[in-house]
Parts: sequence; structure tokens; C-alpha cells
Amino acid sequence: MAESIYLKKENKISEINSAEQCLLALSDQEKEEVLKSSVEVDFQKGETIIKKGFVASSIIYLKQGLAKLDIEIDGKPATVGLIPEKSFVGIICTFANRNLNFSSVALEKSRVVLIDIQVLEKLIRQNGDFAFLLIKHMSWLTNQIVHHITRYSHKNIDGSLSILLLDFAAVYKSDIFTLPVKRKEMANIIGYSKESVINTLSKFKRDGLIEMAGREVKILNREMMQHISDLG
Amino acid sequence: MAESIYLKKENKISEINSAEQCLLALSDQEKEEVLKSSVEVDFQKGETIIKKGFVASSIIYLKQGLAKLDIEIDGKPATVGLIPEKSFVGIICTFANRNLNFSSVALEKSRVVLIDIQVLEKLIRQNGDFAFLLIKHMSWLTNQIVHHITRYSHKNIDGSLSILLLDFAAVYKSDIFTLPVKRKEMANIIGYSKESVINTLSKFKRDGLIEMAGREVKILNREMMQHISDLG
DNA sequence: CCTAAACGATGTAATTTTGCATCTTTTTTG
DNA sequence: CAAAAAAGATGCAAAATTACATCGTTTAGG
Repeated sequence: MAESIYLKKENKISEINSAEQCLLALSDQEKEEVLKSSVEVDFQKGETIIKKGFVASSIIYLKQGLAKLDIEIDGKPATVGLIPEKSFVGIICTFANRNLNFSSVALEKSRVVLIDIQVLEKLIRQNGDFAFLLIKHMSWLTNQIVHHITRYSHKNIDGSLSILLLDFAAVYKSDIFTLPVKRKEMANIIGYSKESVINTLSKFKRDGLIEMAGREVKILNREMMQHISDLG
Repeated sequence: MAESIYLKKENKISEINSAEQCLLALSDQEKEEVLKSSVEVDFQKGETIIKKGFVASSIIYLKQGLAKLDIEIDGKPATVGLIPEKSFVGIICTFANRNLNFSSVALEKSRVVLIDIQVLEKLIRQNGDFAFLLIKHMSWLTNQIVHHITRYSHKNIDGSLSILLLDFAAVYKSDIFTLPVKRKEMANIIGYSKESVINTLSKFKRDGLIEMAGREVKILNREMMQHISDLG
């Protein structure tokens, strides 16, 4: 009996790592409200989903596809991270600023749901369970992002690039994939120069870690790659 | 008339950059509840406020002093940022994980308020205005942190170190201050080696940017410093 | 109060990363 | 379809960063 209470408590603070879980707290009527105020939009690979400076009138949910989140550091673009499907795009920032200070570009053909921010605000105010789940989710997300950015930035280029390649493999759920970004964009993600990315990819190829032709990548030695990302 | 509505709307999404603003949404009774469930604790400079791996039973509010927030990257410590007084310590992560995955150390004599997480959870559920303000605040905070970390990591050491020194000056609201951290810790914050920090500080001294003796720092040329942090 | 340990400074060598020049390949566009 | 533009490779020199060794100074603990 005591144990069941303990488990219940445990569950209360457990991770909310999927955006969809938040919606479970909504009543049928509330779900309907969200649906009604939402619009689905498709983006081609390379299209801009949100642009820095625009007014935040929607929360953006990436239903299908892949996107990246960019910010500007003293005028130069820096990529904060990849947004996998079934997650919010920049939700961590959207509530704070009326004018968005980040951009997002589709890296694959993507389908996006625009949810009216006013409706979401109303639901947060009226449905406490939803609000709490959202807070937990945002908390989890921030945690992920902070760890991720910091991990990239405290590594040498071999380590950073290994992490990035493994990240892509995770997104595509396969060790064979097509890079959705150019070398320069990879450089922006990990914070190194374009040339360093190119050179290191060549080195990985020479060392038999990967096979590569253009943007086609095959990870040959996942263990070694993991090892490099840990130690680098 | 139309304009006043516009202003009202504008205000709804305006920034919540102070933790205290969140509490304004609480009723007197709710405030009382928070107070009752809270404990104030003092920490000496260098003392650990929270330790990675511990169970999150409280949200930590830094009432007075200065702290830093650390995470671990593949076993090595990395500092995510400085926590100025009158802000939450790690609130962005605390809701997500039962077991904390960050640590915090007091950099100055500090006074901390521990707020029971269950009470806060209850208030989020029952008070929609509070929940929304908290979401906005967390959103703003995450935004700050992400920009800040990324800014450090996309700069050369001159740039990073200038940012850090200006950060300290902002914390102490003066261009003359005593560094609350050792060189190695500064290195952990900006993601460079201890030696690089030491060498660059010496260079700044030689170049007449700063005066320095031990941990006493005086910024002599703030404009140039700003310039270096922008361009580096 | 003294000793050992940690911190900080400096110089140098080794390593890493960048920037440039050049060339090939791929993509875009008229 | 061809020309132009952008992306990707490669090698090399320059610049930035780290790592190591050493030494003076400060701090912490017995």
C-alpha cells in the first residue's frame, strides 16, 4: 500500500518527453477547440517555417519531417539544434517574446500544425493538468537542449562531428542516411568551420569509420564513433 | 479604444524576466501557502546548494548572493551559467526529472528559499494565471540561457572571456569587482582551457583593457571589451 | 605557524583549427 | 542544354589553442 503511493508520487514527476502527452490532459471539448484553431501547413525541404522578427501568433508543432532551429549571434547564424518530428518548434521561446528571436527551416518535406497561441494560453489558464504537463515537457526539453548544446561546445571537432552524425542516425533511425544539410550548416551546428567539417569527414572516411559519397552517409563503426564522441 | 485593446494584447505576451513577477498572480492565501512550505537556508561561498543525483523535492529560489549551475558532460564538469540573485536555480530542469542532473554551487554567501515542489505543482494546477506567468518566465529564461551558451561557444577565447568579464561586471553592477571563481572555473564556463584563460587575461592586462591583481578586476576599456565580445 | 597542496603566471613546443588558394563536382538558372 | 554559381575536396601556411614544464604565490589543514 505504501509502495503504491510511492509509485504514484514517482509517476507525478516522471519525464514528459513527448509533446503529444501534454494533449492527453485536455478534455474532448478542449481538443476540439485546439483542432478548430489549428491550421496544417506543408513545407518543402529548405523552406523557412518561421523567421526571426515575426510576431508569434502560433505555437508550431512539427507533425512530420525534420527542421532546424537557428538563432543569431552578433549577426552570424548559429544553429541551436535539430527538431525531430512530433515535437514543438521553439516552444521554449515562443511564449516569452512577442517578436520571435529565432528562425526555423525545414530540412525535409515537413507538415506543420500551427496552434493559435491565444487558444493555448486560454487552455493553460483553465486546465491545470494541461498546464502542469506542459511545464514538465518544456522543462524536459530545455534540459535536453542545454545538455546537447553544451556537449557540442565542450568537444573537439572529432567529438562534435561524431555526435552530430549519430544524431542524424537517430533521427533517421538508421546508420545509412542522406545528410539533410550542407557542410557549412553542419559547421554552424557544431560551431566549427566548414573546412574543419570537410577535413574531419574525410578523415573519418580514411579511418573506416564511415562511408560517404556526397551527402550519402553510412556509419560503419558505431562503437568507435560513440567512443570518439565520449572522449573528444 | 482600438489602441487600448492592442496594448492590452501586447502586454499579454510581454516578457516575464523576473521570477518575482510570477508570484504576483497568487492570492494572499496562496502566497501564505508558499511561505508556509518554504524554508530559507544560508550557504557560504563555495558550498554546494544542490548536487546532481539528488531527488528534486524543492524548487530553489536564490534570494541573495550568486551561484553557478553545473552539468556533467561525459564525466567532465561544464558550467551552464551564472545564477544572479532573485532568480530560480535550475527551475528549467527541476520539473522534468525526479533525479536532478545538474549541480549548483554558491559563488558568494547566499540565501536560498526552498519551495516545496508539491505545493508549487498544486498552485500551477489550481491557478491558471500563475501557471501562465510561470510558463512565460521559463520560456524567457530558456531563451536567455540558449542564447548565452551559444554565444560563448561560437566565439574565440578573446570574445568568450570578454563576455564573461562583462557578465561579472553586470552581476556586481560595477566595473570593479572580485572574481568569485578560479581560473579553472572560468575555463569551464567558456569552454576553454585553464591556461588559455590565464594567458588571455594577461594579454588583456598588457593591452590596457583591464587591471588585475589576483582575483581583483577593474575593467578599464569597456567599449573595446564590448567590441571584442561582438566580433570575436 | 608551518608544510603541503592548490592556484596562478610564463614560456615553449605540440596540436588543433582556421583561412586561403585551387580544383573538381554538383546544382541552379536562364 | 550550357554557363554560372554554389558546394565539396585537398593541401598548405598561418593562427589559435592546448599541453607540459617550471616557478612564485596563495590557501588550507594539521
